[in-house]
Amino acid sequence: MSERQPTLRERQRSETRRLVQAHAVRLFTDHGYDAVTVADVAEAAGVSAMTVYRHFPTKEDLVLIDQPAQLIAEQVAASSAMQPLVRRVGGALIDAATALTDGNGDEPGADERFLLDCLRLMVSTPALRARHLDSQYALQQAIVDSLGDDASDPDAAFRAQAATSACMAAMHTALTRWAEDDGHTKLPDLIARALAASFGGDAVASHRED
Amino acid sequence: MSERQPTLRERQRSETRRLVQAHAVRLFTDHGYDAVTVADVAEAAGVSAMTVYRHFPTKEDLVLIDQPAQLIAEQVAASSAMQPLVRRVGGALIDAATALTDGNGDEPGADERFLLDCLRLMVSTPALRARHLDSQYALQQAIVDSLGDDASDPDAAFRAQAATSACMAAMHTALTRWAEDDGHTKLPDLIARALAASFGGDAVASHRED
DNA sequence: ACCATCACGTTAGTGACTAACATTTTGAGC
DNA sequence: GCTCAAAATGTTAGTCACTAACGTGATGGT
Repeated sequence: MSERQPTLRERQRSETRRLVQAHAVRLFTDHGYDAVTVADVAEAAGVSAMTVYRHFPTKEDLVLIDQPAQLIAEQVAASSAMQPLVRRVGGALIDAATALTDGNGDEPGADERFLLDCLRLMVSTPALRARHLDSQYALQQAIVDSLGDDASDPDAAFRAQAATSACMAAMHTALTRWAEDDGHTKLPDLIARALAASFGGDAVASHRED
Repeated sequence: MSERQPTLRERQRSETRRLVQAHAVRLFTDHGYDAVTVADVAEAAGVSAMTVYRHFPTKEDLVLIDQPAQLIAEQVAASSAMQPLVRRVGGALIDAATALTDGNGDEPGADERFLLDCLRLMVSTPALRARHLDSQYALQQAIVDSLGDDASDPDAAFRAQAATSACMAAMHTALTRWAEDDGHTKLPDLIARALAASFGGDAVASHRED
């Protein structure tokens, strides 16, 4: 509670942002993404349509959540280069999910509940699903870069792309299931199971970091 | 050459469709997807903008190619249920790619060249890439359905989703590489290599259908 | 207290896409 | 060949996402 955003302006700005996003997700969930216009969201939040676009570049960005790309990429870069690719990437994904959904015992908190609402919209709405898949694709590129394999070998780069994309796909399956289960199942466990189903149990079993 | 579309109307319709699409891909490639309006495409093809929308529901559909979902799904359904999931799906993907890029020795034909142009646009343009990833996601659902596992076991369904999505991701990597290589490398080989990099060489090695 | 900056509002515009209606062209029966 | 229903296309008007330009009031450092 010490280093709060100092200036009042920044606090108000992030507050309106949060407000707009909250109203947007609620309206989208209640009436459907396509049936709600940006003007509707603006009116519900008590701002002008232009303000919505100042905070969110597109209507889709009202729902899309920032993937912790930085966190995952660092975890991948820190992993041992001796391990097989899918274990390096898969382990990093599990660790990142653990870090994200950490402090909760069984019931998700308010933040996590909002995240689940967004995820459900992303899975069910075609336009949002497409954008979400593409943002995962961007994250994939970041992970491949952080793998640190020499760029001189195009074949190694291809293998890194293939293995990473497969891991991301498994994680996406876990994410979808997590949203369907309303967050009741632990996300890291779901990811581990998805990875095991894809690459075999031995590829991820010995990951425990005790 | 025997069972041509009988009626003249249908021939003309598919001909204008082909014409519009050809002009669209050419203009998009030359000037960029975002810089070309649907009105531009219509004018280049000598039709009205409304006619473009009659043939293609959205601007993006001018570039997106129909994935042979039916073919792949049938091949998956016909595969032995005894094999591991990734081998069943991966094998079907390789077979489908083989069937698609069949008759060419080294140089791609006109159809394949057009397909490569579309693919390059899909990879480089964010909006098209997103839609393409989502259409692959739809194909994934079709494959999972055709796997024929009992719907009574939700855990088995989850594993099928995870394994299939990972295979699709590997194939997408191969497809991207194929477009980058301008079709010089054989697509089935690329898919096999991507699958091997993800799941290990033994998961796909013994697939040769001599 | 002064003033540059920032958040927000307003307006006008572009472009993707839809709905409704008019027009022409094709195909099938007579 | 003629007629008529259906299909393909054109035209117009409209909605909505999104952008650019400009104005206004509040904020915060000096």
